[in-house]
Amino acid sequence: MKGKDEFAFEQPCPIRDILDRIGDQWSLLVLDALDGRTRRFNELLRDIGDISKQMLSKTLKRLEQDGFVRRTLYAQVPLRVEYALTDLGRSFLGPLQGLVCWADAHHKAIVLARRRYANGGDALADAVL
Amino acid sequence: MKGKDEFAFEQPCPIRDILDRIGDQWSLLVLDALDGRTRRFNELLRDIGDISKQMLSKTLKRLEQDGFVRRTLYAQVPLRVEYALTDLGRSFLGPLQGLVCWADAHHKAIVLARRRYANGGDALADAVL
DNA sequence: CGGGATCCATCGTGATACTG
DNA sequence: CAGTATCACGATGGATCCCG
Repeated sequence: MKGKDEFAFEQPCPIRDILDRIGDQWSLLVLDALDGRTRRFNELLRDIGDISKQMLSKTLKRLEQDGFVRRTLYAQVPLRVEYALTDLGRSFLGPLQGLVCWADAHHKAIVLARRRYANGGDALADAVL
Repeated sequence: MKGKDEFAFEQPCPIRDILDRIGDQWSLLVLDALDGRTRRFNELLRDIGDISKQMLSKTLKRLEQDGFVRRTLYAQVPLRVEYALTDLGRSFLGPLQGLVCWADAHHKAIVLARRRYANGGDALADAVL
């Protein structure tokens, strides 16, 4: 009843799963960084820039668990690991793109709404009295 | 208020803004509950079920700030407040739908990937040596 | 190089009580 | 009815050290 759904039998809404993945700070950045090319751990670290090793590690592991990313280990010295999108991961980029487009198209409206609100948006919010 | 309640405008990439909204536990549920109809505070509370008053309040305020939801106050007794989607809010439901469809279509694949991973997906993950 | 383990600060969220 | 204030706790994420 707290936070996560405990109904282990049948997921009432699959969307919750997805939301958990895209909701976190980093999954989308990682997915994007892997779009079209294979990357190593430290490459991702540098590509994304402000992610910590721990979070990158956790995020990658979760994405791998869910089948979005494939991890390939080369047992050489020094160690070498490569990450790449799976078909599932790639297919996810599609609907995601819709969201990105929407964000681009309406970002100004949102910023405006915030400014209006900050300046006492009451002039708009009440009215009915 | 600890000074942390300031408005965080100016996100580098617009998608971040959106992600913050859909990332949290409740915004989408509220948006969905408001889809097509106007609702009062306590109605939303009951509709959604497992949300607390505090979180509903915060979520609504944030959605209002961002221009997704319009709050209308009727100064009668007892107090009466109605919430409704704005055009911006409604338009957001579109791209979201794409995500929901994807989730429905691929949820089984994800569950399968998790099970495989749990059973030692290593047999699949390494291979290259 | 690619992480895991640990410590710690902050945030999100629920519960409860209180206000108008 | 429609919130807000306060407290408490667990999850989240950064920093650092450590190991194969």
